[in-house]
Amino acid sequence: MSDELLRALDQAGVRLTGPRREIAALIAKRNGHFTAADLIADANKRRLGVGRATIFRLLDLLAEQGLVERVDLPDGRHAYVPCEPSHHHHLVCVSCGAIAEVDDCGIDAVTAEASRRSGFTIESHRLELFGRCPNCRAAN
Amino acid sequence: MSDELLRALDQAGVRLTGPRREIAALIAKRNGHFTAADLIADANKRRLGVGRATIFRLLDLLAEQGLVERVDLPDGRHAYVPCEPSHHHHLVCVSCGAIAEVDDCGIDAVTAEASRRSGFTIESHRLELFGRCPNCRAAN
DNA sequence: AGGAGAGTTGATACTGGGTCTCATTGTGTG
DNA sequence: CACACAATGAGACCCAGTATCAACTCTCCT
Repeated sequence: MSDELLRALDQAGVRLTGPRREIAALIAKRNGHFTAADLIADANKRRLGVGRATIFRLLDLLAEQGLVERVDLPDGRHAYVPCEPSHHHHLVCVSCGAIAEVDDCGIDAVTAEASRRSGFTIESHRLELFGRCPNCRAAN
Repeated sequence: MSDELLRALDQAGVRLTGPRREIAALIAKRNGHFTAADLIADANKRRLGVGRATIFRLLDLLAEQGLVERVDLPDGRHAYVPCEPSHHHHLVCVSCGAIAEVDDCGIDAVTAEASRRSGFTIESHRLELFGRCPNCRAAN
């Protein structure tokens, strides 16, 4: 569960402190995307004494390590998604928040074509897909 | 210049007020992307008496009409890009902020493939490309 | 042209996400 | 085991964006 996050943090050379273990557990317990506010609410509910700043700091750390990724929801809010640290994209269910990871499937051809047409050198891209997961579709 | 924006607003049935004309002129004078804060700073500099709220309201209106689009910069900030009201994507120069528009060039194949693999129904997507424009590349 | 009334405006207060600071605490290393 | 330094939490703070509301102004109708 959260062991994976902690192991990765350990390897990155950061200290495995109590608050970090607790927050990692909260993240592991969630499925799908979550916002910083969600984590803060979780932490308050359980009366862990962790401060807001600590949560934001850990999210930054995890994002740096690629263990978590920021996504911009269609409504403009920011959310985080736990994920593997390789390059890929996310498919977000707009109904329940479930996440699927999609590795590169043809996107390179698109960026190459865009580069050819525009003359720009493309350094990075962001692709987010929004839709409905099979469960939500079945549930209408 | 700003005539185009104003004409489109007129057709959308909104009133062509003084503040709106002034803000439209500010937008037309910019090239590339800009943030709401940029416009507010411009307005202050010229001592136009327009309020922050009015600027945000006009940006909302323009976004509704598809005359402007919100993009999320790699650093997480929000910016706006003036553009044609058809579906397309943006290529943003990370150095000077220049914008190129790219219409669909194969992205549908990518979404279809992602849908097939994940079982999700895809309703919308967001693709943003970041790189360097020919000028900035030439200037090293 | 004139007036009525809905649409628009700006000042201001407010919200919510996120950052900064700093004194205190806890961790990993030697 | 002690020490140096990373990490913490409380709170102040900052910024983008929103809500409110009385005052104003554009447009339409006559």
